[in-house]
Amino acid sequence: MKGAGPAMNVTLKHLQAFVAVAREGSFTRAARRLALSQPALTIQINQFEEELGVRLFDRTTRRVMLTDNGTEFLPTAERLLDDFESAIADVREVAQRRRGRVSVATLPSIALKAMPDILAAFRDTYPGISVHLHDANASGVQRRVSRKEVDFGLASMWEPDADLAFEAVMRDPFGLVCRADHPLAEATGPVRWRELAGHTFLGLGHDTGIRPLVQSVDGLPDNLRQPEVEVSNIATLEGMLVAGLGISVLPRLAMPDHHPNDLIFRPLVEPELARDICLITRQGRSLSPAAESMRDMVIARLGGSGAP
DNA sequence: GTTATCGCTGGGATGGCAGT
DNA sequence: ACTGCCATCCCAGCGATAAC
Repeated sequence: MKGAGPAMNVTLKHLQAFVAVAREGSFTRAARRLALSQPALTIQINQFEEELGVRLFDRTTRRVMLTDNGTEFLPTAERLLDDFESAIADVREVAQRRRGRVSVATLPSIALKAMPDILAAFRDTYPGISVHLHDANASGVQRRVSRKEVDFGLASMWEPDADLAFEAVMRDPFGLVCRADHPLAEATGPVRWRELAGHTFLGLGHDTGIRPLVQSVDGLPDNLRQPEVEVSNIATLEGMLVAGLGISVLPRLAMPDHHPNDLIFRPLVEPELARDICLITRQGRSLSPAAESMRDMVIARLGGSGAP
């Protein structure tokens, strides 16, 4: 590729050489500044001039002066170098977690119960990284991860997906939830599924991740298998529970806790049931440094707290 | 990329010269 | 004898080139 025509490309070194000579007004001083021998610098400038087809410096043995073309080009060359250097600095800052952005989709229950502490700790450690939190139900979380709307999700598995990786980070046990004056609230501690038979059951709809798990329990009483009342979101369910319309079954994290005196939670046994809260990422795709930091913090804070 | 070396030149040092 | 001017000499330091 040598010879006539575009034989050699302009490189960053050519730009650096040009700007250094222009600033120093001397090949020798510029070469010292670039940690280069003077002849090497002369060659860089010659190559550059040849490549551009323009003489950049008028040099005598005593003086180096920018030509009109060189004077005109200098500000552009300086800006190019500045842009290059600041782009490199930006990448380094992101890599060092001093700047960045991470977005996470979680179940509302996790957003409410676990994320405030995690976010506070994260902001302390990585003040330059902004965090965007989206809450959605289990299928919504999975969809947001698939569509790359978020870096990762935090939810129970809605349905298997080969394009997604699920990493269980905590277990969230199911329990009975009812008003404190309900007969089932007289005892404390674990309660058996079959003890729920015959009570008015308020169930969650099929679009939640909770419903199919409950349906999977062996020997589920009929009133739980076919609920008399079915609602689609937890806020509605909570209102009905507080009103004393019936009982329900929820994971502990989904248990409303701003009515501490109105509602009680008793863990369910025979069998025990829990949902795995998973960290959901796109299969085979690496996380950004910011997202990786958040992932590590989520695992550190959640991992172990709910595990058996 | 380097080192060794080239030829060139600005400017200090020097000295010749004319005017006073 | 002194002063001001200018031509010449010399060399440090310059960028370019050759050789590796």
